[in-house]
Amino acid sequence: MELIMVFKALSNETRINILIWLKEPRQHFPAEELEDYDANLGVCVSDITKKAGLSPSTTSDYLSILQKCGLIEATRSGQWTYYRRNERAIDTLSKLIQKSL
Amino acid sequence: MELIMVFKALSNETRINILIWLKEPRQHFPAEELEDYDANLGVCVSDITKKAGLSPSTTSDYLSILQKCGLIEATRSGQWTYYRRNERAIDTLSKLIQKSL
DNA sequence: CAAACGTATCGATATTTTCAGAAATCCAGA
DNA sequence: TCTGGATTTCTGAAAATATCGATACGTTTG
Repeated sequence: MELIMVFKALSNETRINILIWLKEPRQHFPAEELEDYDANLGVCVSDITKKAGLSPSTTSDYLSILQKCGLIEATRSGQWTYYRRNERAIDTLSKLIQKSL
Repeated sequence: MELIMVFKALSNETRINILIWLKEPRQHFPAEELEDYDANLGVCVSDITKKAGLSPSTTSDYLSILQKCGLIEATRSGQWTYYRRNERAIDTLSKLIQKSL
């Protein structure tokens, strides 16, 4: 886990929010707004894009940044890409900060 | 505590290192390298500058960034400025990450 | 197969960050 | 008070980041 990369990823309000939204998808993405959702796979890019109010390209970038540093995971299913939190990594991060910072 | 500001501050290797060095000053700044040290006040800028291998201006900038987001505190004594960790703030941060992230 | 759709990537530009050197400030000592 | 050392602030160039629109790619569907 590249601590610097993680901190850079978290240095942006929207990216932090994405992480928080994905913690409780049903809570942050009302059912009528959820174009597509799978409790196991996560939330698809277009729903996150709508919620974030950014362009699809920016949102996709952000998701990829969060994914590259391990905080979220992706599953492609047909034309959809679902993103979900990587709880294990987030926990590791939390412990790492607590221990070595 | 502005989480974004804190993450920005921590998005830099040297700044993270400064925080770690200040955790155990005696360990990271060998006595013969410590130009000036006070266990209560912390380590002075010139010692941190030497250790970081950066210019005094950059080091001063970095310290001020860490200070503005509350991670370290400063005490001016004569011509020296001593910096030390703000353990309370660091602990708050750690808990905040654990809880809300 | 062609059009439509979800997503990713690319290219461009505006903004921010990095880091140094110069200049300014502040304090101590001759 | 003059000189020098410690630190900060200012200025600026280079690098990195933010963010968009256009484009490309794979998938679904008519």
